[in-house]
Amino acid sequence: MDKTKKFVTIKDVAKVAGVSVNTVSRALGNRGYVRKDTKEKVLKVAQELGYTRNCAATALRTKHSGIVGVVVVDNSNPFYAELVKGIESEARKNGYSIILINTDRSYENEVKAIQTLLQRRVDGLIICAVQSRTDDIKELVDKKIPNVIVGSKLDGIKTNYIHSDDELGGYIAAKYLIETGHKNILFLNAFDYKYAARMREKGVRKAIEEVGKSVKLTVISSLEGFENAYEKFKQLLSEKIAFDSVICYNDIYAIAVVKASKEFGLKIPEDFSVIGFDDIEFSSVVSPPLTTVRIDKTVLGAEAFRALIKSIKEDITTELVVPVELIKRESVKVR
Amino acid sequence: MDKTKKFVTIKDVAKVAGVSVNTVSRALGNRGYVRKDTKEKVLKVAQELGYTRNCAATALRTKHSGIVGVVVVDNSNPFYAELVKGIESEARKNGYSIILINTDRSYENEVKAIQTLLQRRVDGLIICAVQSRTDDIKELVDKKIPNVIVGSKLDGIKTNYIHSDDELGGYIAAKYLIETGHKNILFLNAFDYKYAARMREKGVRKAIEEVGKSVKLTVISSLEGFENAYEKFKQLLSEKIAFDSVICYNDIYAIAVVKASKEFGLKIPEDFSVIGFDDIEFSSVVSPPLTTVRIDKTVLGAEAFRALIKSIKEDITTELVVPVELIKRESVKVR
DNA sequence: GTGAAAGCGCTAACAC
DNA sequence: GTGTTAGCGCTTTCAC
Repeated sequence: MDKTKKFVTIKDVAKVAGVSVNTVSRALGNRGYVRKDTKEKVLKVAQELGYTRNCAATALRTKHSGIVGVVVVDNSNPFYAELVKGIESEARKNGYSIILINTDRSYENEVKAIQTLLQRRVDGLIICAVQSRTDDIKELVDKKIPNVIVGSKLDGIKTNYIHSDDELGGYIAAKYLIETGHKNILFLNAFDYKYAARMREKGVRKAIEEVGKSVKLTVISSLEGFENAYEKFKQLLSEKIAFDSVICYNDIYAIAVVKASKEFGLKIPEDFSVIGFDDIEFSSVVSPPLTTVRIDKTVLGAEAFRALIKSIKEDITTELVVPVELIKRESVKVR
Repeated sequence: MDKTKKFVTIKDVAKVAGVSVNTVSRALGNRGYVRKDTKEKVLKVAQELGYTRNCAATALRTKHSGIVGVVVVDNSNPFYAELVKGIESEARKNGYSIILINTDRSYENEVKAIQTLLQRRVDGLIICAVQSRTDDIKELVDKKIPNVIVGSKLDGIKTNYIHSDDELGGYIAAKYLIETGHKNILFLNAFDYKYAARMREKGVRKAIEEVGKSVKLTVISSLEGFENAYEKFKQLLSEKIAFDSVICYNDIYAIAVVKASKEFGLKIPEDFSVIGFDDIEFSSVVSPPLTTVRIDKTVLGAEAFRALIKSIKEDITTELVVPVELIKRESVKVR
């Protein structure tokens, strides 16, 4: 560890360029009045000396870090991976950086993540809330820290929300199954403390209610993750529960269903149909390719960032519902 | 935007606690001499006032930001997604945060990413280099900024490297095919400016040379991404090139091969065998489940972080080769 | 053990 | 148009 001075400062630049630090600051920041040739000289000297701005100092002075905090459950989950990609890309375009923190589905970790991000004085936060508890988000909102919640709406908390049209998604999925002659739908849902789980179920029920008692619905709730969905579905199969189609809370569950079915010698869509949710990249590549309710996760991310910036710069509150789309592939039997 | 003072400072805490800022600083930082009851009082007041440390100020003063920069090609690619997860998790355990930047395979973006990270005065960088050019990394190393390169070794640049045992991986893949009676291997490789591509090919060739002229190898180089691999492999199929097995640079290509084969009515492993590389999560779930050379990406990430910390704190240079393992599933025909 | 004072690198008033 | 000065919030000598 050499303790030699590592970075050139504006003071160094000022000395060499023969001007004051202030002038350097304005020249470098394209701000205030600087004569054209003075500016050019400063820029040239800065370049030659290898000047690299110190954002920590700027942040301290301006109370503006140019960093946004991104809190997700698990960045390796394809849904969040693409979401983060959308956020990062939009942030970068706007001169911001992102600090990424995973919560691993733990509320305690979410609390810590927010705390960390506040200490780092991020300009705002984009959060995919774990939703098992929401006090931390409430507190954040009360503190008036700019934030946007992605993928859910939280009861009694007024803030920026970006999420997909989950109710419509559930509705079009169920409706499609009904239209293609399915009579006995199994809905594999997540924990119902999740907003999306409640809304998707609501949409599914709506579609079924529209056709009266002719279609039966069974809801299995509280699934979480691939392994859990896989095990639970295998159990359902071994219990010989009757259904001719299954709607899954997300594509991960749908892939678990496909895998379990293969092991039971069941064929999709011959033996039953499957619809997923999200349209993660691999949905088109599994066999059979999954019919699914597509969410544009990159757009979701980009919109989340834009909403955050609006909240930071103009104090505008956004609630945006991103449209969904049914992608018809081969996991649904069309009669 | 209210311009009211948002955060409590140590000065505020000092005033209320009736001590000097210095004492507060030491009490909060568990550093220097503070009497036990003074410390308790300070902590209590800080708590009551809702004090949140300002890392920007600390960073400015101590030249230590507690942030590491992570530069990857694309965080939504499953390989990088898991790698980032490993880095983030280990960083968090050690009180660090990560700033994540994607390069989208562009050298210019890599240059910009590094520049941004330096401005933010990260304590170090973890980089998955695009490798098409390496001057930027060279410069970084010359500047003595702590860094670790993941997934490759760069010619003539002495720094910290963490990568998988690519040559061995190529070797065991080819050897397994040979042992199972394959005589005509097709190797779908990436651009050979990539270290891993060169090493994997070297390993493959080594295994084949060991058995003399009895096994034929065809190498198709310069593939990049799913779509490209998919198109190129379809073209190979339509050209009716002869082979009884294919080794893919990564699982993404292997999945592309599986998809293209299905469209040509070809069955894996009956018509030919396929081996992938990486063992991304979906490899076990595609049909047929992929035989692949497993890399523990989370470990790769965690080790990268540890190497970075060693470099920062003790100025120790690490070069770690993470072992690989052949995962035998069903995409290889065992005679 | 605790406090006073200086200063990290930068920007924002305010002179001139 | 440019320079001087103060200070963002914190840590670090150095007295006492």
